Parts: sequence; C-alpha cells; structure tokens
Amino acid sequence: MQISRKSDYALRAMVYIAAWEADKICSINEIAEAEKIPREYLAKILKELALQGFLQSFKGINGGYKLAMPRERVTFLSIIEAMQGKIYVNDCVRNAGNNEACNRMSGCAMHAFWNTEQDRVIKSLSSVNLAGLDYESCYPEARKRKNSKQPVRVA
Amino acid sequence: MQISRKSDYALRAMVYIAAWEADKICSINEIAEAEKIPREYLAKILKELALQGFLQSFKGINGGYKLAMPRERVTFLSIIEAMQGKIYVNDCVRNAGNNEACNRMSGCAMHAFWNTEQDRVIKSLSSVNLAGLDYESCYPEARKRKNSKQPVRVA
DNA sequence: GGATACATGGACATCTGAAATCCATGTTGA
DNA sequence: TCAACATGGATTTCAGATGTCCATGTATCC
Repeated sequence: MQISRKSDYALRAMVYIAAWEADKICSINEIAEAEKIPREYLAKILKELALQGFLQSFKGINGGYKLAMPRERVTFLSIIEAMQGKIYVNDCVRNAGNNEACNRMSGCAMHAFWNTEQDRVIKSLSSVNLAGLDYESCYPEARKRKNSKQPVRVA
Repeated sequence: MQISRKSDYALRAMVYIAAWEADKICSINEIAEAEKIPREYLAKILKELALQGFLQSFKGINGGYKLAMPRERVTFLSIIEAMQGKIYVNDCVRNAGNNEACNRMSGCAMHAFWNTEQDRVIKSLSSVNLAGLDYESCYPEARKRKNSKQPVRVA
C-alpha cells in the first residue's frame, strides 16, 4: 500500500469534520484553509466521499458537508479504500487468485510473508476510526462533542 | 510504503540467487527467464544491486552475479530501500522533522498512528532475510546449500 | 428579487515517476 | 576470432496522481 495524497487529504478532511459537533456543517473553503488542501481538489474529494456515503452534502449558502454516519463506523481503511480502491502491499498479493498470479505462486518463497504483511496492514488500518482520535489536542478550537467517550485504539 | 515492481524484481532475483550454492554464478538471462522479468530491466536492477554491495558481478563468458554477503545480512528492507529509497507509509511520516512537516504536526490527530504504523512496517521488513526462506519448496531444482540451517522468521 | 455564498460537474492541464526498450561498447574464456 | 556475457546511457512509453478552470445549479439573506 501507499497512502496517496488524495487519501491523506480525505482523511484530514474527515477528521476535521468529525472534530466538530455532529450537526455542524463545514464548507469546502473552511476545510481547505484549515487543512491546507488545494480548494478545487478538495471539492472533488468531498464530492466523492459524499457519493460513497461518508458525507452528507448541503447546497446553497451556508452549505457544506457533515458526517453521514456515526464516527465509530468510519475506519481509516474505509476512507482510504474509498479514495484509492483496495490496497495491497505488493502485486504478489493483489494478483492472488487471478490469472496474473505470480509465476511461482504455489512455491513462492516470499508469498507467505507478503500475505501476512497484507493482513497486518489491513487489520491496522481497520482498527482506527474517527471515534478513536484525540481531537482535543488537535483542534482545541473545536467545540467539544457531547459524547466525548473515546474508545482507545486497539494496540 | 508501496513495493514497486522494481523492488519485487530485485527481491525475486536475490532470492533466486540465494537459492543456489554460494559459489554459483547466475547470469542475467538465466534469472530473467526463471523469474519472468524483462531482461534489459533486470540488467539495470542487478547492476544497481552490485553497485550497492549486494551482489558481486563477473564479466565475460560465464559471467553473471552472486551474493556479495552472507544471506543473513540481506534483509527484505535493505533490498527494497536499495531500489526505492527510504519507504514511508505516508508523507506525514516522511516529512517528520523537516520544514515540510504536516501543518498540524504537533497536534495531528493521526500522526501517532502513522508513526506506529511506520515502525511496524519497518520492523516487519527488517525481520526477514535471505537466510530465512523456504527454498526447497520454491526451487526444488536448486542444489541444496551446504549450510542449510534456516533461521525462523520472527513472528 | 437580486446578491451572495455555497456545491456540482466536466473538461482540461500538468507533472511525475515507474517501467521498459534500444543499442553501442567492453570483457572474458574457449 | 567468436560467442556469451555485463555495462552504460539515452530514450520512450505510459498511466495515474495531482491540480486547475469555468460554467452552472441551489439555497439563504437582505
């Protein structure tokens, strides 16, 4: 895997939105400025996130975006895959099962390793969600959320 | 990180060479054919690996490459970094410490996660080396190495 | 109802680096 | 002298990531 800038932007935007009260609507301009993300590019990303059900969009003046689902349900992995598609540490793993499988598939000396590594990465990225972050130290200006119980990330 | 095809080729080539007795010299053509790697591209890769001290090259007829150091000393990470340079799961981590550090560095809600993830990946890739692979099942045709004690990969 | 501040959508431009190829040259052993 | 190999460098291809522009639609406010 490689976290593309696009995914990183998406994550930052989602984290930013998640830092505020659930009903606050954040505009593209606001997020772009706060997170130093190219405005037009961010617009694309947010639209995509909305299409994929992560965000709810509001048009017109005072428009913008807010989370479309509870923070607990939004994992890093889901955001990243929404932007980049499925991620793989190595083509060796990506091609497992199809006809482009690596030529020494069955006996590939490294295959077991890549598989293990792949699982580990997926598990890690799945283990963090928007409810498990330390918003206070990151966005002190954000109003505190009502239910501020923060599940600890699985080590 | 993302394992580029180049790194994958390099790994496969190194694994192939490591499967044989230490004094066997493998030609580019031989490796290219066995591992299905574009011949000219592989030539570049092997030359680079030689320059960086992983392989020893032999010119002229019957020329080729053999390992330049004990298999134990060649980790996956070292090969990958030789091909791609330092790897990072996210620019957030790459820029740590320099002036392009992410704008919310100190309070970035995700920074701790990426750091942990980065360490984990590095540790994993460092934990496998050319001495810890199951060559028998992968290269049955390869003559068995003399010292065939195979350290088990750290789980 | 007009001005304003938003999102939308699509086309376009840029840029980068991975991946691959070509070919001319040097080296060695039979 | 030939065959089989490595070396070196220039060049190409190509896709995808990244970013920009602009015309259009929509909701709110005065």
